[in-house]
Amino acid sequence: MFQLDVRSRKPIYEQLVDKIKELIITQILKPDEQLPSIRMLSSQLTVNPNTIQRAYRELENQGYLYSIKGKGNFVAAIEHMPNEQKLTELKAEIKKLIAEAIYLGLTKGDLDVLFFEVNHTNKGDNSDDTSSIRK
Amino acid sequence: MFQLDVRSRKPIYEQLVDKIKELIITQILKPDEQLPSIRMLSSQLTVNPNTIQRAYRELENQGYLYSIKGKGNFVAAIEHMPNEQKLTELKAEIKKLIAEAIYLGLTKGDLDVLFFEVNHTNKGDNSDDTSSIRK
Amino acid sequence: MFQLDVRSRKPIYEQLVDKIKELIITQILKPDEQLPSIRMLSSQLTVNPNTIQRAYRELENQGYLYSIKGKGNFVAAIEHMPNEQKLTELKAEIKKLIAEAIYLGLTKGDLDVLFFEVNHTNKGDNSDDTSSIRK
Amino acid sequence: MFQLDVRSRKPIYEQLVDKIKELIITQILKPDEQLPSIRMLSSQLTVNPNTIQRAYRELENQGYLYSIKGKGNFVAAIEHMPNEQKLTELKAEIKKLIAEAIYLGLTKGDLDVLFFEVNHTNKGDNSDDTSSIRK
DNA sequence: GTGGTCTAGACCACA
DNA sequence: GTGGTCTAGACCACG
Repeated sequence: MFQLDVRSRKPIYEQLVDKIKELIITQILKPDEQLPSIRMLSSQLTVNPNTIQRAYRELENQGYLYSIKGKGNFVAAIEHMPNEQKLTELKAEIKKLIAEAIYLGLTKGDLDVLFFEVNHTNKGDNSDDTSSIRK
Repeated sequence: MFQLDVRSRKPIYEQLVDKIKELIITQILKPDEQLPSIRMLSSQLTVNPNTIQRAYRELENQGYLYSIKGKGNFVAAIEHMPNEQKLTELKAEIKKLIAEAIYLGLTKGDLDVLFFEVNHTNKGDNSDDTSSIRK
Repeated sequence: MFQLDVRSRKPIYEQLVDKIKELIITQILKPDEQLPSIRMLSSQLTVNPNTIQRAYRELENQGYLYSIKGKGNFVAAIEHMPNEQKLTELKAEIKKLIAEAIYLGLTKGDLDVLFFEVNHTNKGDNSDDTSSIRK
Repeated sequence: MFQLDVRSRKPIYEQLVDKIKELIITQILKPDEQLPSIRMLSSQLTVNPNTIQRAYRELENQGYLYSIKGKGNFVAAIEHMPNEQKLTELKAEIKKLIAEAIYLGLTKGDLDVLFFEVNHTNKGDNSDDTSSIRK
């Protein structure tokens, strides 16, 4: 299900957070859908249960999941997310990265392409059209 | 010269890397210009010299600086940078962040504004055409 | 009858305890009144019977209910409650929370409003003088 | 320094969170003051370092602390706290508890006393007057 | 020295 | 069965 790089500088739990966040953002995981149990993922990925739990807890703190003792972890609806401040941070980060990319030679055309791809990969809130570029 | 936030989760050396990178990108620091010595920065910022050195080393690894033993650290020219791979990474990262921002409610209009700001900021400083720095 | 929030961190049995306690406190459930049977509540709320039982047991331990084998669960009269110690605990807890709220910026005015609301809500329902229920 | 009850239903890390929060609220711990290191507390309380860290991390998430790798954990200034939503929750909780206390026999006089104590224990932001009831 | 991550494995609470 | 807590102990990153 996931590809983890244990030798990476990025902690395993963070890699997990990113992967799962991506699945939620691209709506591959729908709101209220159940995630694999900690123990299942743990054995599938041969990663300690505590590490999986750490990732799930982090996603819960960020508002992407909710957890029910005895039942499992579930995808949170977007409404339950504290997104104002987060958005401001994200915009600043994006601007920084684009500035760096331009310095390294990103052309206006490249940016347009990138911009176009994003619009068509992630098409609003409730698309029947899941013709996404990502598999 | 710099504003460091000791409270931030981001390590100090990383904050330094980001700040210096920003000065280079916005061309406040020009190619082949000399950076302040480790000792000077260290005492100015009241930061451990090791930490400054760590930041300089990191920037050198990323191709933003080159160092000459006994003389100091200098801004690298863009031509000397390994930017193909870096650019690919950056584009992927930017796309990921924009996708996340859209999920959190960023509108098309917001994106246009952000896009405009980036173009405007970078054009103003150094060139009237960023579309052909490379290839 | 009840609204349970499955997404809450709070276990379902605890949510049940709180709701029922509230009904007793606001005297919507009167002393010696019978509560719905475990099976009924269970099927109405689509909650595991064990969970309902757990809540009833908890309320019995706290003195809010008494149960008669083969007949059901009933609201306990206030006289039968061990409230001295409980009151002391509650007062300590309330003081702690108010102190925290003040630290987070609660003003004296806010407190007065809150104070007023409590008095008003409780007076309206059952008595014109709450100052002498006990001792 | 702290009194922990390992047999309590309340997890150790939560007991720690509560104790430390209290020290911060009563301003016994001042902003930017350093907390005991994880390992020191760990050995003093004969509690596993991970458990202490869990408590510190929780306090950081709630905005009461900030942590610097390699340096330690520090008390956060109040300005850095997300207190709007928190305050609303606290007020609701306080009202609930007062209602319960009144049901159990809390008199108006008791409430006045309690109210008075709080005001004089926690006297605004910057008191020279530390004549607090709490030791 | 500090905090951060991860593992192996135990035991408890909830549904 | 699920998640939550805790321990013992190892190793890494930071300053």
